[in-house]
Amino acid sequence: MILPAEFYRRDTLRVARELLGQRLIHVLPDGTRLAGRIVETEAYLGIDDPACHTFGNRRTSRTETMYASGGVAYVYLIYGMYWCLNAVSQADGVPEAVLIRALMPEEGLDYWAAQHPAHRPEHWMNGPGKLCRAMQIQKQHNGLSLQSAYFHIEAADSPPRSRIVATTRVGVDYAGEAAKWPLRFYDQDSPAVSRR
DNA sequence: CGGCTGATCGTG
DNA sequence: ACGATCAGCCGA
Repeated sequence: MILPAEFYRRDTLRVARELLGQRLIHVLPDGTRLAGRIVETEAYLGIDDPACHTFGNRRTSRTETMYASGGVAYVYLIYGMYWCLNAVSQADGVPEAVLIRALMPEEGLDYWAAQHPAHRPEHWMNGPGKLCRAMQIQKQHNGLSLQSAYFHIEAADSPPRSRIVATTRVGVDYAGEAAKWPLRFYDQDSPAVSRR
C-alpha cells in the first residue's frame, strides 16, 4: 500500500520516526525497479528551526516546494554535486520536511552491483547524496507526489521503538542550539545507517 | 552583478 | 583533513 497523503500531513517528528522501515520505490523509464528500506531520517522544523532552509519564513524558488501540503518530494542540490531527498510534511503553508538519509537496498541489486562492484550493498545508499545517486533521484523529482505510480513510498514493517535511536542531526553545526536538538532517527540494528 | 556557501562524499 | 563543484542566496 502506498502511504496516503494524510500520513505526511501531521507532526513532522512523527513522520520522521514512522518513515523508518517504509520502502521507497522508483521505477526507471526503462522499467527497472529500484527499492530500498528507509533506515535513517532527519526532521527539519520550518520557520523556527535555524538548520532548516525555511528558517525565518524564507520563501524562495528553492524552498517553495516545502510550503506545499505534505506528501510531495523536496529535492535540492547540495555542494554543487549531490541531490538530497526530503518528504514534505505538515499542512499547506507549513514548510517542514523529513530528510531521507539512508536506505537498505531491496530491489535492483543487479543494477547497483554493476556500478559498485567493489562495495557491499549496505554501503550503496548509506547517506543522503549516495541514495539519490543510486536511486536516480534528481531535480525533476522536486515537487513530485510521493504517491506517483513510478515514484512513491509504500507501507512496510516499522522497526520496534526499542531499536529507534534519536540523536543530533548531521552537518548542521552552524545552527547554534538547534544543532543539539535530537531530530535524527535511525534503526540501530541496520548496517546501512550513514557514518558519523 | 559578483562573491559566498552548503542538510555531502571520497580520498589521503 | 581537504577539495570537488555549482545553484541559489544575499548584499550592493
